[in-house]
Amino acid sequence: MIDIRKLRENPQYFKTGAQKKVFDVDIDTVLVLDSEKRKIQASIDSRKKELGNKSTLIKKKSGAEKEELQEDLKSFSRKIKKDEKKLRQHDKRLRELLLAIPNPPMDDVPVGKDEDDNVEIKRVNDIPQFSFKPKDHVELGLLHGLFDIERGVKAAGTRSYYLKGDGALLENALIRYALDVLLNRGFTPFVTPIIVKEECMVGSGFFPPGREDTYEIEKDELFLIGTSEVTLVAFHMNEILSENDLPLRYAGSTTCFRREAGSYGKDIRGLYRVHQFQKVEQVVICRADYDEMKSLHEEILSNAEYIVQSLGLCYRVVEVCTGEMGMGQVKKHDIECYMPGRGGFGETHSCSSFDDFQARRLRIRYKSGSGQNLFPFTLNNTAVASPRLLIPIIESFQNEDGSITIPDVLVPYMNGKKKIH
RNA sequence: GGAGAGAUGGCUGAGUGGUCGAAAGCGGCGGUCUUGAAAACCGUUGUCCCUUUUGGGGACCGGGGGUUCGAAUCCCUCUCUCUCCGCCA
Repeated sequence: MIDIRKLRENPQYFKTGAQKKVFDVDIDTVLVLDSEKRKIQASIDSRKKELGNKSTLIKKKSGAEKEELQEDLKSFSRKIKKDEKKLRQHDKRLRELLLAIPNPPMDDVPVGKDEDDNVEIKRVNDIPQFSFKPKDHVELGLLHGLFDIERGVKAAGTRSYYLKGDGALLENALIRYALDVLLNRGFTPFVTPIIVKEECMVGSGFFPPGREDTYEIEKDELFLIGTSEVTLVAFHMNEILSENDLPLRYAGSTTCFRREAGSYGKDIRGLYRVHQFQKVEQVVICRADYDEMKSLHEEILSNAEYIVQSLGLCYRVVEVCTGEMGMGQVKKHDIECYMPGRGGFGETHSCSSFDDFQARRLRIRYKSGSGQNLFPFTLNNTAVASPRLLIPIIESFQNEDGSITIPDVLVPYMNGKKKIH
């Protein structure tokens, strides 16, 4: 949620921000509703004071005088009640509109409309070269029985799969490895709910725009999370934290669900785009300070880079342009790993800063040194997402005989196994 | 799924129509004492909104609706939590 006071002061800033992010919102209507609301509020406030004062007088009066006053106050009170109802409706509508206004991106974010406008800022390790014709992960998976897509589709429909054998082990190895890396870097590990109330989805900024891409359990009015970012941020919903506890570094390990509603026919081959996957996510809650946010953004980005680098993968970091950012993000970098089967880079990690957008929606605050309650800033980044990260690993480390070399850092998590034959 | 109890400030918990934004205790913060700390004692301590801001006003006792001049307190309704029973990894 954006700060309505900032919107009043500088509506143009928010209009430009929405344009840059390619969001269609009616900010002028919000401004009109807001000023009307304050007018109604002021009028109610002063009348309530009057009503309160006169009401206490009644006790002291008696007889005809008392009855007359009561009669007067009756209609006076009715009118206030009526206006209060009006105010509530007004407020509800204002809030709905406000929830749909995107957080303007930071000034230095490249302006663009789609991923072609993202800016590559870094490339690490060479693109793997093969002296033979490399297979893609689907062929390799079939060869070694790492997963079964056909039967996944039989059981659960399109974009579904089973991992099995070394494939299932490899996913677990990756998860455990990522968790250990984050543990060493001061993160608290979490396994969170994956079924949540609407509040959490709205609060973390996925709703309203992401409704279509979310599985809903209609009977219970609950939703399946697409990332543990939702539950880790909502962990402190409606709380007032202590400044001394910040920054909070959380690592969530959960299954994630995405309907992929807007991507029919896109990335249909293999395990790149699936409805259900396993992810270790980093979430940070820090003081309301842009310098601190910036350095933590770099920190969680470098945590993810460390993981892909230590796996020996070729990757690049791109700065995501305004048109590709979500509603709440002010800054975003993606890590894309090279996937030989696609002959190109594919997104495996997404690192975002929100300033106070999520905290406002979730009413998370912290008591600052000066005794003021402030909205903290939030950030998040992937640590590993499987099976997507399995793709570059399987494809990059294949050998001519079809075997797959397991990255050194994962060997201990594979019970010492070094190669998949 | 069946039966019952409850929802009050950071926490525990009192409060059944006006003097209640709300007792008390705990916790937090400040101070006295101490080499330091603890204990003890003293003081202080909710959130949010509006505003012509050294100030003024209003809202909030789970949500919504109602009764009343006046509601934390009475009525209706919804949600949630707890206890017991049933089912169950």
